[in-house]
Amino acid sequence: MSSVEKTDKREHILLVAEDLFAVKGFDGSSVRDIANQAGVNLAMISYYFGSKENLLKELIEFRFRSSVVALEEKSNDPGMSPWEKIEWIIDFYVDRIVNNRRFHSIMTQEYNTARSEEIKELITTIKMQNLERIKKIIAEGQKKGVFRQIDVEMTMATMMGTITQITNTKNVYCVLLRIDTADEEEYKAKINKRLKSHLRDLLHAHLIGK
Amino acid sequence: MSSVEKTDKREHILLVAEDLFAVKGFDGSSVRDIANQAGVNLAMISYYFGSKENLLKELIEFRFRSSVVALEEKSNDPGMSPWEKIEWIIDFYVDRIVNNRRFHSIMTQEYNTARSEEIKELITTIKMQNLERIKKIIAEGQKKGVFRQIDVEMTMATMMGTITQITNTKNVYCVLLRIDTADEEEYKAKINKRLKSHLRDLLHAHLIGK
DNA sequence: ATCTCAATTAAACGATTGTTTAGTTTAAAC
DNA sequence: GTTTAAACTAAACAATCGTTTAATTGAGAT
Repeated sequence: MSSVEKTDKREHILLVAEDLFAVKGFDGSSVRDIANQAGVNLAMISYYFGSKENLLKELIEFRFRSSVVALEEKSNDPGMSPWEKIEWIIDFYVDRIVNNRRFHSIMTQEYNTARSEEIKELITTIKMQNLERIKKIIAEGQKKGVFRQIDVEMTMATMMGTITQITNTKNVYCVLLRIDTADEEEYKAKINKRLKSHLRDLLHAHLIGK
Repeated sequence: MSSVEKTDKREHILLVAEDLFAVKGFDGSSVRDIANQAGVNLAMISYYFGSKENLLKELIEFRFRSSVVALEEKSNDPGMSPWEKIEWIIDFYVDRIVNNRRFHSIMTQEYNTARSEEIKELITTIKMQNLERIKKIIAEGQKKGVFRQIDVEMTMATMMGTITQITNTKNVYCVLLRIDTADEEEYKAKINKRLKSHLRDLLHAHLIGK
């Protein structure tokens, strides 16, 4: 078997595990579940990942790998105004979280769970890095006098929290917004547009006023 | 043993289970864990609650019992302006969620998990009831012309999501806000005040403008 | 003193958990 | 064709899971 197919198989297992973890939780998903769903032998998961817990760790690293770089890059772009950067961040996070809602559901599910300290620190570090970048952008806008003197940390919680709230309680908001629960694509498209529009309105009123 | 002590014992088990579920998740907490921590015999949990899952259901009902009534009452109060009602709701939810962060952590952890449909519907129903009340209040303010024509459903997601975000990622915001992680009371007090102040500012700018 | 029944216990139940073992297949290298 | 190492498998491992059983305790009613 070629090395391309090998990594594809690893990735395939990761994606199957991601779906299962999101639906049944980490402890609720057995290694046998994952193996059956992925169509591989039970022992292959220990063979590839060493342990179930390490599989989760690799999944987190796999999903977060690209995101930090993109945010870092934009935050230092001198050609954008602070508000333009905020708009970009809104779009970036809404796209990311809505398109990977199952993964982000795992993150919120497992973050509070006292599993390994290693995983907990991994998530905390990534979150902290991203929040520090956003903090810098808002502070920059405040220094330039275009942003009001609002509570920066709480404002970041509002941005992330609003997106998480919508995606993590899909059922509630599907009923409330009269969206068909079964049609995932329709849900994503509608929620994506509406979240971006709302967050732009909300944060503009909060940061700049009118 | 008197009936008073009996209900106390039931409640004691519920509170111990709540702590464990919040820290280790539902599937991560064994019935033996709960029994040991509560200082009761293993079999007593099946004896009192029938099953582990039913224990979770009773815990949810136990915690939600009082909340719906209070919200219902306030939303029909003719002596308060729409904005005063919003301020009351902010205080109500911040107090409730911050003071019961472990329980609300369980709710977000277990809501997406495909456990029993019964529990899922129980949570959805309660959330829907509460959101409908808030929706009515905002709609009332819009009708009176004191609130802007904002996206009501998204605004509710912002209110709930901001609080949930802060309390569910305690570690991140403790580092960010330089609060001692170990001192739960200091954390609660500081977060409570700051959340209320932020949400008032945020929603005032969003709903009313300046 | 005896009966009654809920409360409580230790022990065991079968099922499932994550992981390991020992052996086989596969395919490229020589 | 033989060698070699990775890929893969079926079976078994000990541990833990939620739940049940059967026996015992304890206190109030008769």
